[in-house]
Amino acid sequence: MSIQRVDAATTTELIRPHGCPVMAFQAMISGKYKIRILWDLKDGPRRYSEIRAGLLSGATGTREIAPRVLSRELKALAEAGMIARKDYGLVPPKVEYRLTEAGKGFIPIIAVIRDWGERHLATRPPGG
Amino acid sequence: MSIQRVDAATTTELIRPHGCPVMAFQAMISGKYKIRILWDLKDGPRRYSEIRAGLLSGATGTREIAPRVLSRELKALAEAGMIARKDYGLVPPKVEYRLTEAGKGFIPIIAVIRDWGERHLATRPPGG
DNA sequence: CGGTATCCTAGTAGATACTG
DNA sequence: CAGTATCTACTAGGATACCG
Repeated sequence: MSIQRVDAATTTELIRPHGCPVMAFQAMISGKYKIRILWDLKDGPRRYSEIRAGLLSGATGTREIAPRVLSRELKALAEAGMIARKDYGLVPPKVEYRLTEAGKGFIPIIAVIRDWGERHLATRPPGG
Repeated sequence: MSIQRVDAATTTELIRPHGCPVMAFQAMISGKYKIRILWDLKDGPRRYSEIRAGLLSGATGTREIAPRVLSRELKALAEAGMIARKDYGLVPPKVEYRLTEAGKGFIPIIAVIRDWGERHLATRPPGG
């Protein structure tokens, strides 16, 4: 059949229906930057490059984030209905991402998780 | 150097310190069954095989769960302080897992996530 | 600027066999 | 019973080059 390894990531990675809301949640946040993207957008719309810069500055490590990865996560979040993409149709391009109502409603959930995590999860300061 | 691919999963998979509580949370629940394991344990201690059976019956698909995977997730949850393992030292072996206080405190968080997910996430009934 | 196309590495889950 | 050992398939993430 010569299936040729089409870089599976690019083909499959978006479609994943889940019967359980908790599993759906887990799928929605799966990915290294999704929660941070949502959190960053809580203060208002941001452009692709601004999101990227924000992810670098608050960084987990201070590595580059591959454009491919950011692009994929933004698409998935849009697909999940958490964010909306607005293309201004300009050259050079200008595209903004902002939270949808569902996305805004998720922000308090992140806060709950953060508060609980601070209390119960062993976190180490970067370098500890 | 002949590094030989030592099955990285068996060596690395436990150690992962995170500075951010939300990232720590994400790491803690990462894995296909962790949340469901915690949820299953909310009603009391369970043995390895009982947990396994429970994961099969409520199943996402109705596949087998590899013992290797369950074992790894249980270890990770114990490492994260969410569950405790009790070995009765018998032959044939009897081992029970139960929620720690931190684990018990996580149950309401799951409920919050579930409620939010039901409202805002597109879930499809299995087969839809 | 906002991505896509390719290639690569490492980790995660499954199947199966086997052990104390 | 409660796992470990081994092998394989698939996927997420990173690096880099390039396009409209």
